[in-house]
Amino acid sequence: ITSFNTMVSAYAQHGRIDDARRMFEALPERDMVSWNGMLTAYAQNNRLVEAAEMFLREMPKHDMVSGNILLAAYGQAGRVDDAKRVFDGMMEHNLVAWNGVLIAYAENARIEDAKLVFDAMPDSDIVSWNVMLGLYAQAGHLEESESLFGVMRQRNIVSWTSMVSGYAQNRQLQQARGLFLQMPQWNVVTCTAMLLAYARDGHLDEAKLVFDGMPERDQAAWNALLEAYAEARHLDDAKDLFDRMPERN
RNA sequence: AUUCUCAGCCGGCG
Repeated sequence: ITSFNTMVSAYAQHGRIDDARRMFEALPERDMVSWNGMLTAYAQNNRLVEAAEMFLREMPKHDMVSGNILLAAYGQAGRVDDAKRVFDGMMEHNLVAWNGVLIAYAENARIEDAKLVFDAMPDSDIVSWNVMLGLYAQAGHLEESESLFGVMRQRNIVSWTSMVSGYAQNRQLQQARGLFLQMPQWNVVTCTAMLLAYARDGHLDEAKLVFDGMPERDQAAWNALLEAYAEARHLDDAKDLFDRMPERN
């Protein structure tokens, strides 16, 4: 059964829902992992109707993971109120469920509601804090994110990157730079955020330096620099970069 | 890696 479940998720990850479903149908018996795996297959491939249908009508029972899957799916689709309804219908809530509603509000820029949830949560972890921090930063409430960042018990690379990215979005290049240089580690995501901060401010040379110093480069990193060149009409640089891209899209 | 939550670019869909 574990092998079947593995196959269901594997298909789902590649967007092959119908194959996932066939595998699911072929299961001699189904446990919660099978059901939740199939539910995830729908949820993560934007098949909300099927997901809801499965959750409400097909599943013999739900556990906390099932609710969390549907909740997150509604949140990502911008259907915050449906997400909240799922949350309210759950028998019990673990931290993932709480973070799930929090994220649903955050993704849809419902600052007040997010804050209410954040304050009401029985426990919070670094994910909860990062979500609030990121929400404030994206909304341009940098003072709020700075103060959260300042009082957090721990910070991870996501916390740092959210701040850098918030500064970048709000055109605070020097703040972004200062924080970037203080970071304990960098990864490709952090560097792309910083690259973009430079680029948005017209510092293409600095953006290029960040790019060259990156530990590894993924498609997003290449695209970011390419876009920056294109935007600034550095077409020769853009062309050179384009020709050096390992994979084009 | 059998199922759920957080950060970066572009595009698609609504």
